[in-house]
Amino acid sequence: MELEAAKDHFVQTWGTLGTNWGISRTMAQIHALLLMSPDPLSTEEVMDKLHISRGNANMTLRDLINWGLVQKVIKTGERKEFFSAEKDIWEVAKCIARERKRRELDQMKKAIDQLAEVTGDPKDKNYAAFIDTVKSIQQFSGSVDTLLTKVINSDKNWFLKSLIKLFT
Amino acid sequence: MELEAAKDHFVQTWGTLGTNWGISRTMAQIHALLLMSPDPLSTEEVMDKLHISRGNANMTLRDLINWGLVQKVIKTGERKEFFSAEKDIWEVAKCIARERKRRELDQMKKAIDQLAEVTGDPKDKNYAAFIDTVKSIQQFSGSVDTLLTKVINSDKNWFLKSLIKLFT
DNA sequence: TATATTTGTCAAAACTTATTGAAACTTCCG
DNA sequence: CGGAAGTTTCAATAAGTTTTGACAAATATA
Repeated sequence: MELEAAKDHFVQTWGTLGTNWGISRTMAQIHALLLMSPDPLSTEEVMDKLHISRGNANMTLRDLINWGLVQKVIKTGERKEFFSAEKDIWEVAKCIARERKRRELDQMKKAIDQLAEVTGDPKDKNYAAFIDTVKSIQQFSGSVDTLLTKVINSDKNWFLKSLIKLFT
Repeated sequence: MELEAAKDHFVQTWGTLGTNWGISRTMAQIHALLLMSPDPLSTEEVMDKLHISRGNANMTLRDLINWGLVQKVIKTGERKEFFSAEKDIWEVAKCIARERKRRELDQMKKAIDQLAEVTGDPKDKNYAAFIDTVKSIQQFSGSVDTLLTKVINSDKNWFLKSLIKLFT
């Protein structure tokens, strides 16, 4: 395959995968495009390359900036804003993990913590079972939270070292 | 809050959270309902409690069985099929992790492996950058794959022990 | 200040995914 | 076999999500 074709393919593929990851197609595509681009791109260039509307490009770029995956770049002499993506995959992964933790785990913990406060007769079998289930979910999500928080705040070397540790 | 109300609340909450987790609302709700129910429930009971159609209940129950989260139970003397959920949260988590790995990571690895095969002039800066990015994604997803595979096939104690190991 | 260029907003349209409901199928039992 | 009880399928529909595009707001230029 030719390089440009391969890049295109990457952008398409990343877009499809994004949907599996709870990330909108456009968001994943723009990210892929910027990831593959040595130089920052303007909103117009993004629109053109992906055939998307200005509104979409604008909103999605903002989202990407909020996630911390993309940065605004000002070129001297140019009035337009340009955008470039974080190129270090480990940093990218951390960003995504952080966002997904927020959406998926933190929300769940909040909900479960509420449920753990339900009071009832401890002799009631039903109640006991309920509390038991809730408590064990709480405990488990606590562990995952601890782990993820650690990963999200660590560097690549720590991760790789830990990986080795776990297999010895 | 009263116990039944709390259970209801749990079912609703789990349903909402499910959508964040790439699991359909109904699927998450049925799972929650069965998780909270001491006895197996029939299709009809599930339909009634969640106000969903027979078709939906049936298909979703099948999905849950395929995921390994729910089991068919035959009661002697009854013709109907009953369903009960895996109650051990660690097993539940492993099931979900397994499915999500398949959807999210395995597909990505397949796509990336293809891209890594693109050939080009190693002196071309663009090409070098492309390969570099692809290779690092490949390496990273390989590590995550190894880790997840290990977790999915381990028991709870291993997980907790490892957790402690990582913080010492 | 007027004009040109770029960026941001939002209601409506397009698209995607989930759910329904009725019909088809299967199984069990007299 | 005939039909009652239960299960599965799937085209139609509803619900939810993403994307568009025209316009408003902001910012620079003359």
